Amino acid sequence: MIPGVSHRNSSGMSLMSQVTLQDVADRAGVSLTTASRVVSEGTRKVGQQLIDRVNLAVAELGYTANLQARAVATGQSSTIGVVVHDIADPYFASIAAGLIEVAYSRQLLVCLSSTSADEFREREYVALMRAQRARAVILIGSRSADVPAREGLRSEIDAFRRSGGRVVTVGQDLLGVDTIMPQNAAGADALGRALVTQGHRSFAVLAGPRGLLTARDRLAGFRAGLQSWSVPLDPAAVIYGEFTRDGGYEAMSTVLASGNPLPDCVFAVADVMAVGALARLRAAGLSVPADIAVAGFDDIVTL
Amino acid sequence: MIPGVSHRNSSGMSLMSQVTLQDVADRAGVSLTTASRVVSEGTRKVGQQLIDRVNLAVAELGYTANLQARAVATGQSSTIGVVVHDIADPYFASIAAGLIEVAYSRQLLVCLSSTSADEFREREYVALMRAQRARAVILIGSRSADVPAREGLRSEIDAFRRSGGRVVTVGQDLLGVDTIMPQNAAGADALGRALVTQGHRSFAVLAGPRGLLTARDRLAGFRAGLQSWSVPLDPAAVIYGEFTRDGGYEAMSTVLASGNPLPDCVFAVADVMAVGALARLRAAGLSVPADIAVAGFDDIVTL
DNA sequence: GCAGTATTGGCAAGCACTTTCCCAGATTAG
DNA sequence: CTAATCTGGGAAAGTGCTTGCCAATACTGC
Repeated sequence: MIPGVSHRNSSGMSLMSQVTLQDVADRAGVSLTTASRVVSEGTRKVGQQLIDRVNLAVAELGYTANLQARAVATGQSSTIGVVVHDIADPYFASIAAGLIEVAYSRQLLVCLSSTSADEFREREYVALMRAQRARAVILIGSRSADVPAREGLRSEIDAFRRSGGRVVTVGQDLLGVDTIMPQNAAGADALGRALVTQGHRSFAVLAGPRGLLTARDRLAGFRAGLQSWSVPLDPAAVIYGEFTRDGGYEAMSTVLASGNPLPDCVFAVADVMAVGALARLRAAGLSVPADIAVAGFDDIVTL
Repeated sequence: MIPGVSHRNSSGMSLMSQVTLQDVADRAGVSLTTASRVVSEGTRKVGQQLIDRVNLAVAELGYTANLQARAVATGQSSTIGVVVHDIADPYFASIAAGLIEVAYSRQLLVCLSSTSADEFREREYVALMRAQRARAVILIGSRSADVPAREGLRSEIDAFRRSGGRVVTVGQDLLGVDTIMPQNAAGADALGRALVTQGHRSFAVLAGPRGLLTARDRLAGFRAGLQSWSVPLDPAAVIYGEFTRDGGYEAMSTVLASGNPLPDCVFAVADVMAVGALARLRAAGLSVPADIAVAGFDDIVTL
């Protein structure tokens, strides 16, 4: 594309070399200062003639500012860290998509991590973001009931904030930061009531991991919802499992294998689990909703 | 957590301040050089006593190395850029999940972009990665038939490589870089044959966007597959649309609204489109596969 | 006891930028 | 016609880190 990438090495074509602002300044015959003022578009004015000269040199040399160096000099980076439990889960993927879109419109760089809900790994990532001097970190996903692990994360978050970063979480407000809290209990309660209203009387719940607070809240809310219509929920009909499609598949298998009569309706505490359950039912030759109803929680777009 | 975050400002608790390596060195009573050697774990040896002193200071001060500064000093960053068409699409999301996992195991930082298959935006992002001095960029997703737009991207990629970055693409080999090429034509061909073998004779194809090469290849392959069994594919039964769930939904609507007799089988050139088609069929009260068969392409896990 | 060789600490010069401060010249006001 | 005010350019001092080089000390073998 652009000729004359560098005047430093003339040997061969593929020797890498970064064009620096000094190169641009030299070529334009201006000082480094002036070149910097032109490319970084600050408040300081530069004569039109020099502006043109610098821009020409930039184009000729194919110069691109080194953002890292700029970040060091200014003490301001423009990356934000996003950590989700599992980016392959459509729930997280769609949140990430939204974040990336917003970040794009604000000229921010998104660094993504997928941690399998491992609080230790989340902690590591926050530390990494601190090392990167990221502007902000967004932690998405339920906290677990594991208090010690959480404390490690929390102290890292504190350190991050103390060094000037902002932190937001989506899930539970357990880390002392601004938090978006989905209405897990209330939503599941409403869903429980609605299902009873629709005529369902016997239920199974695919409940997710025991320690996951989001799953726990949804289960509790659902139970309360049934309670309000005096519909019982047999503890044996609550199957714990992973908060994933495969977890839903497994849990549904357990329900089918239990030998108990099939419930009217299965409530999966996450849509991805519901998807797994649907797959399992289809494999068992059962039809939904004719033979059995399935309800999920979240709002992923699939069927 | 750690006491004494900074000794520079003593006013208030929340005034941000970065602890620098110099602070650590001062506190440990060693030179900046020695402190650097301890924290950056290079080859140079440092006496055990000083190592301990430095590590203590690091802990006391809550120091974390500034990766940006390190990157400037060494000329080596550890970020890699990943650009996908749509992170909310399970196909891309699962690839991204794999990449993130690998990156984690190699201590690399993944910066993700979701570009809606906009080649201009892809170009912008590659430029951004060049500015970040990223180690590598991975472009995932089909190229389009829009040659001019591609040239812009290509020249940016060239610039990126010339400055020492590596580039890999998944899709078509049109940018002159290492490329992972899915067997679109061959796979669709095989699928077409198999569907005929299963007894299907009349088909509709939800073909994706006209300009998208992946979609185009799959359509061509599918057509060839049918051809090999001398089964015709009515051009009117090829419906173009977006390469998304909604695009599949729309295209399926078009098929249903055409007034023509329903085909035995619908082939969607992407699984996400097949999912949309399934939703549309369900909305129409048709049952799959009893009333009509649906085939997709990719390998996303859903039903 | 001594030349010869590791070892280990630190100075200072980078890395690619930004930004403060100063100064020369041009413009304006009085 | 002089003083006050802009204006635009550049030297130099940061920003936080790494590293080449040198000197001082500690070991080895003879």
